[in-house]
Amino acid sequence: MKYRISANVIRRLPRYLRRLTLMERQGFEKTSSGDLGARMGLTASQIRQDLNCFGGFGQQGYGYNITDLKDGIGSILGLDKPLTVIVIGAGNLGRALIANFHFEKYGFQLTAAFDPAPGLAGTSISGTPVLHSDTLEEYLTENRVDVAVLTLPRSHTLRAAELASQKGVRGIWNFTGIDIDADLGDTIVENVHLSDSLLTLGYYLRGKTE
Amino acid sequence: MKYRISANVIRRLPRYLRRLTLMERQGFEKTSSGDLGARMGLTASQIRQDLNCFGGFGQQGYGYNITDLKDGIGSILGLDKPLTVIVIGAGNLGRALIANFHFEKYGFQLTAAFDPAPGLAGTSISGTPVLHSDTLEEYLTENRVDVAVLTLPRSHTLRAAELASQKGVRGIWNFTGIDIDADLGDTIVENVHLSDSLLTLGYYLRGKTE
DNA sequence: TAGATTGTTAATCGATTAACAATC
DNA sequence: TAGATTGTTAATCGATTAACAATC
Repeated sequence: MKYRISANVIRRLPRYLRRLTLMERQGFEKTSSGDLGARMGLTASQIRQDLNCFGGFGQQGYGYNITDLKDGIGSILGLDKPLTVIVIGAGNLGRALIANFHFEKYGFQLTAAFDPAPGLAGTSISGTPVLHSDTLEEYLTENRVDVAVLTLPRSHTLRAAELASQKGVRGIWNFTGIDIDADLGDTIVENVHLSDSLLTLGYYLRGKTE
Repeated sequence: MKYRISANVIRRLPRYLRRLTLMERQGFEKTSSGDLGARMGLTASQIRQDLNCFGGFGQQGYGYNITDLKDGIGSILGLDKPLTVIVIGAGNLGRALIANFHFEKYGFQLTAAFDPAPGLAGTSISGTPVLHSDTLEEYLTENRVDVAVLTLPRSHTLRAAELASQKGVRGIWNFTGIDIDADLGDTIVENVHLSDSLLTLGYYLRGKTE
């Protein structure tokens, strides 16, 4: 890649992927920047600019083949090179992700979950084994884990993140609602703040009434 | 408000609120655009620009009083004027939100949850009553509901959104993973796509190896 | 070929950063 | 008062949009 691609573009890629997957399922074979833009609420220009960050997916005078474009974007996002994931904390949210979130669909392989509850260790949730938290460090030593999902109580967040980072986990998907600011070296943190999303919705809702 | 405030600014407000709440809890009384910027990874200029969209919170030569600023931003986000919320679909994710997400902390009041499972109707989750889905329409007729949280199967998404919108629900917080594109009139939809977040993390992780 | 649509360069727009007078 | 820091205007930077030659 010649130059750094902006975060704005990267964050649009999943949306493109989603829309193209839908269109493919609906039986469409081709699209164009104009057509796709109309469906997604983007300008044709922007779509062509975005796609051209990664080289020519289209054909002049024709447009884009949906399957090819979908696969191309999927490949940029790495769907074809799975990373391993563990879930730390099997409470409501952890279980919801284990049971309902299709990690494999997005290029991730969920290998285990960890929880300190005595009753949980040794069980499995939707096929994913739940291990006792005490065995986490050992597990990380013996297994390659690329991403740790944090769905544990706030008070344990930092400790878990540091342990994971030290043991070679390179990505943290953090649902605890507190920001992980600490320097974790090479480890990249993606903080998910559901409250940000709801607060934003609330702002616009209240604005409409006034 | 004289002019329209950009979405970028609005989406930073929850972050300011979070950081200021933390600083207040840590016992700090004052801050400045420079100090706050260093903590949050933003420039002092940007913080002053953002805050001045809403009028002068600061005092020249002094900076900002943390509690005042926090309350001011909280008020802009409407924390002091609660909106009512229901959760539609009490599966894993719905239950996780009901039990763990502090709606009241963000200016929302959770009044009920709905689910079609025979065993659930009549029970309650962390104090929130669970009602049968068949009673949803009647409930919406008789009660003011500002926001509906959608945590039900994908196939039911659009129907639920349309019903809610018709019955006067003005905001939809959609966790189903499919986009709600349909025209719902005045109803504002906030689509939460957890996969977007994970895919973005994956992109950056894979990029570091190559 | 003629029409369509891309890839790409140029123009515009908006957001961020810098600068500085006002003032606590 | 002198120092600090805001509020606000100006400059810069980057992202989006428009335009158009290339070409299928």
